[in-house]
Amino acid sequence: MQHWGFPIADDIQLASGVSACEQFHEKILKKRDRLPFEIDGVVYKVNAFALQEKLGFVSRAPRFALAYKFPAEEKETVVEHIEFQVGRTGAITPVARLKPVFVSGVTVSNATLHNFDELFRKDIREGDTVVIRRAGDVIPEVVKAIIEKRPKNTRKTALPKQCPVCGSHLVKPEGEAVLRCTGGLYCSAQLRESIKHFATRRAMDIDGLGDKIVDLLVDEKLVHHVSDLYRLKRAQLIALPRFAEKSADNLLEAIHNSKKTTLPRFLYALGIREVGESTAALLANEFGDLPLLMRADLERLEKIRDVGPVVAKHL
DNA sequence: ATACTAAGTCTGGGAGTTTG
DNA sequence: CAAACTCCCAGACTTAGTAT
Repeated sequence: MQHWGFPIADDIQLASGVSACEQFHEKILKKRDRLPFEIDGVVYKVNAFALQEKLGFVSRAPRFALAYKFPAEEKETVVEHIEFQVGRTGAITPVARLKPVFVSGVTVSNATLHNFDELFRKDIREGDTVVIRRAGDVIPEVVKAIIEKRPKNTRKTALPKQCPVCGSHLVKPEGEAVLRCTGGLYCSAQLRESIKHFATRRAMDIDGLGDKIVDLLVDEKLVHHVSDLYRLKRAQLIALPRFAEKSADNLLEAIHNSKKTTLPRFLYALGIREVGESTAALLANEFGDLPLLMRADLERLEKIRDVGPVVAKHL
């Protein structure tokens, strides 16, 4: 790239061994404030292209490069509220609503607590003063509660007894960490989230079908299942708030266009538990078309590499 | 039993499009 | 023309499932 005249970073160095890498990391950290641009760490890469190729990629990342970040800026704030969100698979996720604080360039007012094991481990309570940071300089994270600053009469956060959205009972299977709503598509949160997942770019790619539109379609009872998307009428859409001819036509066209998709994307879009992009691709590869896949029995599915008994059963 | 990978969930800011 | 909305980007963390 350099020979071709591209500007490249000055601070690159060939290093051998762990300690040389660590020294480089330290060197750049010292220099950080004097750089004419912002950085959040350094990247170690395997130098030889042949080895890079050999190592290749896994779904989300190259196996020949590793980011080594600088410590994140930490701030204190107050947990005003702990809410429970319901995901598309019914997973109940506790989320801290925070008194907004400015950290690493943005105002943070929400942070996930992941699950109840996590929450109990850290013992985060409403009213607590907490330390937060942006993990990887991106995702807000509650590091810990500051016990000395805990007001009197706070209460340990309690496990919800029923789904906060649909009231169905919740289950937490032995050995699993995630608490789940059993409502299925009866639960409007699960319905909404499954439709949003169906529409995303890497699934059916329905352009313009975002958060708010899905909420609207579900609230107006126009959609009870993803298949209902394909029965929407122009007049129904135009009757909705913030919908005019242009937006109605755009949405209908996007829905229509989504029919022209590929098998792996369709499988992924269905949102079957444990069937993400990789597994969907693998299945499409194995079966070639949908009718063949649908005729497969448990035994056949389990024989496929990387498909175990659990995934087979979900399928 | 351990290693590895995939899945699933989460957040804020800015650009671009459409409505009212 | 402001407000509302989508889309895209940045990526962490934890759990769960399969292979070895």
